[in-house]
Order: sequence, then structure tokens, then C-alpha cells
Amino acid sequence: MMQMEEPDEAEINWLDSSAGELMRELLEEDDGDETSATFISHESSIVNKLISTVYSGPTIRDVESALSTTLGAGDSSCRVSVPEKSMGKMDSKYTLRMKICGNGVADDGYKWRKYGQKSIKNSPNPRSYYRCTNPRCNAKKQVERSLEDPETLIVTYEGLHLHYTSHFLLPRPQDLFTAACHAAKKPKLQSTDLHAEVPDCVPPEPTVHSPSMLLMQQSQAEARSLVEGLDQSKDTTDDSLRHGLNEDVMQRSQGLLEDIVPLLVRKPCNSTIYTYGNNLLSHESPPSSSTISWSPSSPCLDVGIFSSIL
DNA sequence: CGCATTTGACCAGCGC
DNA sequence: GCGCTGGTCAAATGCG
Repeated sequence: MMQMEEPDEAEINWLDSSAGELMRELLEEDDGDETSATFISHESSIVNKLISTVYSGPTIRDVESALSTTLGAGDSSCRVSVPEKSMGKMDSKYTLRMKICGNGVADDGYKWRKYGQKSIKNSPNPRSYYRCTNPRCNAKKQVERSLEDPETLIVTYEGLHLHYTSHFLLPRPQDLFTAACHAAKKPKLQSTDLHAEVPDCVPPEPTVHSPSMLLMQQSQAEARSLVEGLDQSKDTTDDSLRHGLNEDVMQRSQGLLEDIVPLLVRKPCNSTIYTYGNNLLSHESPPSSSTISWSPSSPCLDVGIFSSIL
């Protein structure tokens, strides 16, 4: 990995301790022999408290983390880079530069509605304004072609996705089979259609290698990784809570990082060479099925865990 | 018919 | 205060 700007350790530590303290506080409110049913009844309050307390939005660090762990080896048809000017900013607005992928659309796993287009001064390329189609979500993005390289899109994300991507709604493996069959029959490209994400690498048959199944496997691996991270970081975590998390996260989580890092950033057209700042990196090893990395000090990914329970 | 996109109008912020 | 610019709104239009 290249030289990176050090994260704000003080902020991370504060957020982490806040999350830990809140979790302990919430657990201490329990009577100790809580059933999973009552655990479920506490989910909303736990999630709300955690979100309102520790979630400060996705950071460039999260984007970088996702990039560093999810991209494998391959061609350079699609690249993602984070401009250095965005580094170190801990707000919810960040800019990505990405090479135009096969279909020419910067699909990122979310469904966006275009609400405006504006020609920008000193730029021959208009800027398009998109808003997440989910009414509960305030996420927005701006897309414009780079002035220097017309094949590069400059995508500025703003706001948070407080919901699942549509593929989260494929709740069970048996449903995935049906969904995959349906997807294979429906060639229309949707921003949420995984065929648009990986158009050349997946056979249309709903096999275990179909996009949905791969995503399911990856998501479950991610969830497993996250729960393990929770296990290790919270020694005082109640067993029933951990069990409930395990069950729920593993059964119902259809991906976690999507709420923070757009899917394209995580899996940009199955490409494997990406840039970060001015550095070009290539990965020799193939993508693994369990690609997410999680640090207990990352409050944003903590939210990923609990939002998956909603 | 419902939904997404287009596009001109409108508004707010900023610099002079 | 005025003009410029970027961002958003909303009616019109297109498409499946």
C-alpha cells in the first residue's frame, strides 16, 4: 500500500469508545437472561442510539479500506481513484475519479434518480445531479466528465445511504435462485443490476457463480468477519446479544459496506488495477470471497453491522 | 399509466 | 446592490 495520510486517531478513538460505552450501557439495562425475542425488541433503540451517537458518515479512510481489500487483479478498463485533495477530510462528501466502465455508466450499486443537469463554467461537459431513489435517503451524487480525460468520470458523493441496496432484498438463498433467473431474463441495465456491474465475467445461468450468489457469499463472509470483529473487540458483550447478532447478521445481512462505500468502489467492474492519489497499484492475487476488512476502531462499519439488523 | 429523464426557471451564496 | 455561478425544482416529455 502506498503512503497514506494518517487517520485522525483521536477522533477514531473517541468514536470507538463512545460506541463501546453505549453498547455496555445498553447491555447493562438488560436483565441478563434476555431471550432473542426481547433482543429483537431492543434492536431499534440500539441502532438509533448507535447511529445518533457514533456515526459521523463515511470517511475517505473507509473508502480507502474498501478499495484496498476488495479489488483484485485484472485489466485497467475501470479504475477508481481518490484525489488527494479529498484525503483527510472527515466529512460525508467525497470525490472519486473513475474510468468509464463497459456500459459507460458509473454504476455503483445504488439506484439514482437524475434531478438536474447543469453546464459548468469553463467546462465543456455538463454536470449531472443525482439523488438516491430511496425517499428515506438523503444521499446525492454529482457526475461529470473530467476535463483532462474525457474517459474519466468525476463523481462526488454527498450524504449517507440509510438503507440497503436493492440486492439486500434478496433475503434467502432460495430466493437468490429465483432472482438470478429473473435477472438472466431481464437484460435491461439497472444501476442496481449486478449484470451491469460484472457484464463479462458471469454466465447467465443461476449457478452458484451467479452475481447474486457471489454477492450473497461475499456479504455473508463480510457479516461473519464483522461479527468476529465484534466478538474480539467487545469481551463484555452479552452472549445472547452476540448470538442474536450472529443469527440476524448472517441471515439477513445482504452486504454491509454498501451503506458506506458505493458498490462500484468495492467491485468496479471486476477490475483490479486502481489508483489512489497518484499511485497506481496492481494486485496479483485473485479476489477472495471474503474481502472486507474491519477494524474495531471504525465506527462507520459498526453502523454497518447494526443497520443490517433493521 | 407509472416512472425516469430532460430542461428551463428559480433560488441562494459569493465576490466585486 | 448587482451579477455570476452552482444547485434544486418542477413541468414537460419519453419510454416500457
